[in-house]
Amino acid sequence: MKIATYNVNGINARLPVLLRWLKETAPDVVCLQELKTPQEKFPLQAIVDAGYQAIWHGQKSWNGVAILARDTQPEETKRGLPGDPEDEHSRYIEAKIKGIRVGCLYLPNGNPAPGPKFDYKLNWFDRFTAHAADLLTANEPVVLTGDYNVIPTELDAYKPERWVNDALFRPESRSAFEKLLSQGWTDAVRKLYPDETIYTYWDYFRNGFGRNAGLRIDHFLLSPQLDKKLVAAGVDRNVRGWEKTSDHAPVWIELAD
DNA sequence: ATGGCTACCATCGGTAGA
Repeated sequence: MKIATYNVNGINARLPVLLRWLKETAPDVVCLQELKTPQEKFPLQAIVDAGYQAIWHGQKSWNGVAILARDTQPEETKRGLPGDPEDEHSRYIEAKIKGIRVGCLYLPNGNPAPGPKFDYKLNWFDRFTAHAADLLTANEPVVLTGDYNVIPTELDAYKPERWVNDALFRPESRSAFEKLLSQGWTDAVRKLYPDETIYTYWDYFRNGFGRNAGLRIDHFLLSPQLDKKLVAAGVDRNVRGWEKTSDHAPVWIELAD
């Protein structure tokens, strides 16, 4: 089973790119972030025509997450992150697909830091970590994937010294990620490629992609049951070079059946 | 320290992204 995550940065602006990528790589499950569309403007027909069924949580202008599954309906288990009824952001959706629990997340950016947006990020991270712990106690195969907006280590940024005061790389963000991992999750891409420079995002500014000035911020966290089944992982870098493309590239893993 | 680019919403600039 191939599972992918892709921060599309506007699903309607990006539809040709998304459909081309789906056709060329045919993942079984796709988690999307930054739909940037209200619920009713999700391009469902185009997704269905591409062979996928979908659940999504939209929001006007910002955020928005979706889970697509090829030839099967994702069975929704959660919409919105538990722990704060006041939180209106569409940043988490979860489904069961062929026996696997799939959580799709768009963790807040948090800049500028310090400040209220950074506080929101850390609070959201705490709530997410609590939910992740709950998922682990069920002893099920679980994957938590999406845009974590965290640069885990210096290996994951083209010039780490430039990012020390940024919400993506501040010690609070990195230690929150480490604390999450320490529950027993595996960072799938890093496990298979412990020493390689791997990026999933490149700035639109200053020809970031051309200079390979990137970050690794889109991650796959696997529960122990799935860690054992991990056989491959990668980034579809070429998609970042297409016309009218997102600033993120799709990331994927492959699990043994 | 700033700005560079792209999207959305609603104009022709503001907000957000990372």
